[in-house]
Parts: sequence; structure tokens; C-alpha cells
Amino acid sequence: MAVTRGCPLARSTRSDVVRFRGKFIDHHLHTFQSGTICAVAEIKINCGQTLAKVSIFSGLTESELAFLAQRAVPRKFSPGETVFSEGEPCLGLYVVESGHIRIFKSSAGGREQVLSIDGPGSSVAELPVFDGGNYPASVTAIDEATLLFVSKQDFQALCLAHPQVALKVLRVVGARLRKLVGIIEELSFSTVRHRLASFLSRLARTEGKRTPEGVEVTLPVSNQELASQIGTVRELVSRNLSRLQSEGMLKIDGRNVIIQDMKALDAEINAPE
Amino acid sequence: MAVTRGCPLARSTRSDVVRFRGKFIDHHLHTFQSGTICAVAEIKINCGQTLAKVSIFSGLTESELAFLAQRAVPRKFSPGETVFSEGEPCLGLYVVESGHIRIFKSSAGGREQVLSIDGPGSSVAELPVFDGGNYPASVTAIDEATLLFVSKQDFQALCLAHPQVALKVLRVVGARLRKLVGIIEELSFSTVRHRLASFLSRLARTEGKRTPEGVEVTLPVSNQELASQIGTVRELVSRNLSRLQSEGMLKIDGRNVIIQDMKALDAEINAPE
DNA sequence: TGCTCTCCGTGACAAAAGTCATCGGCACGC
DNA sequence: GCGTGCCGATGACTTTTGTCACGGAGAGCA
Repeated sequence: MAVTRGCPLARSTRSDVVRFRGKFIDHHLHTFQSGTICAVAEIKINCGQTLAKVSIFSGLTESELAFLAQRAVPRKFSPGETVFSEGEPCLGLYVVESGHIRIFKSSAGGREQVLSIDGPGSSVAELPVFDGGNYPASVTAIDEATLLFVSKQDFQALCLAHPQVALKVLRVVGARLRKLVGIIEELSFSTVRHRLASFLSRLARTEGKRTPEGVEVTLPVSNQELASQIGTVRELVSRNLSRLQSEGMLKIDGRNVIIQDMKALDAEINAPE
Repeated sequence: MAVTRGCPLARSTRSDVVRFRGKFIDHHLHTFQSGTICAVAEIKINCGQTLAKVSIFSGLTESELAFLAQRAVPRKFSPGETVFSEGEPCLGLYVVESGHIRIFKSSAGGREQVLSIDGPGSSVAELPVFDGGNYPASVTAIDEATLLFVSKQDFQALCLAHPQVALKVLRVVGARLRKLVGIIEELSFSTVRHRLASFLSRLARTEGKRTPEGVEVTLPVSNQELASQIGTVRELVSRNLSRLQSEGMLKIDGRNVIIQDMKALDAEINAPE
């Protein structure tokens, strides 16, 4: 219960002005009428365009999007600010317009387990909207982020009126479920070393640069955060990274990692046990 | 990779006649016309009634259920028989008519992690139906079980025609997601001892009998299976049970467990770490 | 009766995970 | 320039987890 870890991922860029804005437009404003505040009205103009890009809303007509845009409430968040917390009653879902969010569970002992990191176009909490329960996990903004809030009622109505949307939601949710099952698999069957190797390999594939020395990647986060993402603690990440380095697979320089032996790393992942 | 564990949960009641029946009506028969085989036609009569009891189909009209019943293909399984395996392309979903099924992942090392145990009225694989991917986990029958197979196409059509069904599916899927998140939480944050205590406590609450000695429960499964359910190995379940016993919380007699100190057990669950 | 299987419990280890404490670096703000 | 906080590395331990190997109980079968 102790633990004052501060907000993970939130770094230098803190801005309390924006934070205030975030607080200002709060949860209970989904009954909010557009146009009362200029800045907000302005954001709304973009909503239609943003919404069209969101996978679950693609395929809706112009006017349907407008309908939705009318009802979507934009909320701004500063890095580390919480969108909602595990256990709170679910009022509606969010769509990420810009920035990134972090969905996670936290333990009594102060540890955190990241379930998903999502960027623009993703929707968050599509599911608790339907089963009536509380939010099963917490969500915070990673960077400066704008989310659109859509109330439970509006969204359910939309799904009834447009079965296509419901099918899209199911598709998205399918992906989410796969991700969760993947996490379970890794936690249940593999070691920290495996998970770390797996993380690095994924990173290398998605954004590694080939250099004569090997594939170069930049760790996007601190060891602490990395630990939360692969389900362990800071120290073990540090130690395992060192170990991989001493075994000659990697070369670490701050957050820069050069994977010298990609084969060995991948072999690590499909290792016997 | 070694491991010849035999089929878990499948016990004495094996019947090869039924197994043959199960194989006979196979995956590719969803184009199957009703009436060609008497026995099957007979089962179909019950389909409508069964389907009405399935949560995702409740609320459909008589004729809609009949429509679905026409297309649903019954398949029988013997204990331990596999319904489908992880990685296979998803052809449709199943509804449990009778018996129980076991959804699980297996590791290269031969370990298994149970994701869910479902009984009559549950649907299985609602999700991969929509996102087009393969089945994310394997499913086997636990006991003698009858499942109804509904093809992807039929089900999608149904959802489009009856948005209510889609919403129901979303509700069901919400529950599934919660369960998965719960598993992740337990795996990530707690020890085998915790998970075991948690399992016992749950069991005691749902089907414990009060006796002068304490709450009496019967373990529904072998230690091996229990291990798969809480994400560990046989030996650890055995050892931890013994330890709880030696600490005076339990009294174990075969699969009969008397929880003498329910308070201590629950304290164990919400323990510091 | 003996054979085979599954199930359960355990001892002996080995390996992995996690805790605690310490140290040095770096950025920021006052 | 100095305190404060986050960050990373690492040593020293403890606990937990997992593996291997064995032995014994009990069911089912030929």
C-alpha cells in the first residue's frame, strides 16, 4: 500500500494549464449542449473528421457521424492524468483523438500491469459499456491527449440503429481479447527473460533500424514502465537486460539498444520452456 | 515438447460409440441440410428450446429461433475430445447445449492454462467469428457434451438482422473480458498460494456446506487440473495445500476439504502483497 | 493376481522472481 | 548551487516457482 511512485510515463512536458482544462470538462457533462463555449465548439468541428477515422465508426454516413459528433464530448488530458479508474461505474466509452493512453491494473502492493497502450483512432472501454459493470481497469493519458467521450446511452442507441457499428465493435473487441489472451500466455508460461526478448524483438521488427552493428532500437519507456508492461519489476528488467548484453546479444547505451544477434534473441523466444 | 499427459478431466466414462458419432458430424457440415438423418432431425427439435435458453439468443421470437435452429448443427463430444484447437481457422461459434467445455491455452512445454470452463447456455468463440482471425485457444469437452455449431455467416447475418443479438453478444463478451483481466491480475500480482486460497474461497462460497468443523467443499478436479486453472504445476498445488493444512486452515481428506478457518483463508487473499 | 494408469505427496535441487538497500547520474526548480 | 525526484545498475538475500525422480494408493482390466 505504501508507494508514491508518481505518474509513470509523465515526464518533462507537464503543463498545468492544460491539466486545468482537462478537469474543467468533466465526466458529468455528457448532457452538455454544444456551442456554449467557443473553444469546445471549435473542437467539435473536427470531431466528425476524427470519428470517421475511428475503426468502429468507419462506414457511417456523413449525417450519422454528425449526429455522433454532436453528442461526443471532447476532453483534454495532460501526461499522467487519469481518465478513469478501475472500479468506477462506467458512464460511457472514449475514443482517442490524439495522443496515447495506457490501460492498466494496479495491485495492492503498488505494482502495475499494463493491458494495452492505445493511440489515435482506438476506442477505450467499449465493453463495460454493454455489460453494465464498472470499469475493469484504469486508464491514464501518456502524453498530451484528447479523447472524445460518448455516453453509454448514445452509443447503445447507435448500435441498435446501425448494426454495422455493433459488428465493428465486436471486431475491435476481438483484437482486444486476443491481446489479453496473449498476455496470459506470456505470464503463465514464460519467464521475464523471454518476455523481455519478445518485447525487444517486436520493437525491432516494428521500428528497428538496420546498422552495420545490428538492428538498432530505442526503448520507448523507462525500465520501470517496461517492467509494468511485461509484468515484473524494475530490477528484473535491468538485470535481464544486462545479462542479455553480457551474453553478447545486445549492446545497451542508455535507452539505445543495438541488437547484435537477432537470431539468438528470436531463438530465446521460442526456447524449450 | 515431450509430455504424454493423456486427456485431462476425461475419466472412466469414456464411450467410443459416442466418440464416433462426434467425429461423424464434422466441421464441414454446416452446409448440411436438415432431415437427412433421423437422429439428427430429432435433436433439432430440441434446438429451438435450447437456443432460447442461451443468453445471447434470449429475446428472439419463436420464428427467429426456428430459423436459427434450422441452421444450427448439433455435435456430440465425449470427455476429453477436442472441439477445436488454437490456431485453426474459425468457422463459426458453438453453443453449449449440455455438458461442459474447457477453454485453454497450451505451452510448448506441455503446460496448460485454463481460460474458462463453461456449461449449458454458454456460447464459445463468439469473438473470433467477427475479427476473422483463427481460434485463439483450444476447447475440449469435459464430460459428455452436446454443442450446437452456428456458422460464421449465419451468425453475422443474424446480428445484422437483429441488433439486439449483437448487443447481447457484447454483454457476454464483456463478462469474458473481465474474467481474462482477472486471470491476468492474479498471474501478475499474486503467488500460487494466493491463487489457491482464492480458488478455495470461491468454491466454498458457491458450493460449500457448513459443518460444525468448518465449511466443507469437494474439489471438483484433480490437482493437475487445478494447477492448470490457477496457472501452475501439480506439485505446487499439492505442496501449497499441504502447507495450508499444516497451518491449520484446512483439513484435507482426498478431494474433500474442510476449511476450518475461513477468516484466515480470506485474509490470505487480501494479503499485503 | 499382476499390469497399467492416473493421481497424490514429497524430498532434493536448481532456477527465477522478487525485496531491500545503496550508489551514481541527470534534470529541474528554487 | 543544492535539494528533490526519477532513473538505472547492482549486491545480498529470501521466497517462490519449477523440475526430476521416486514411492505408494486405488481403479480398471485381462
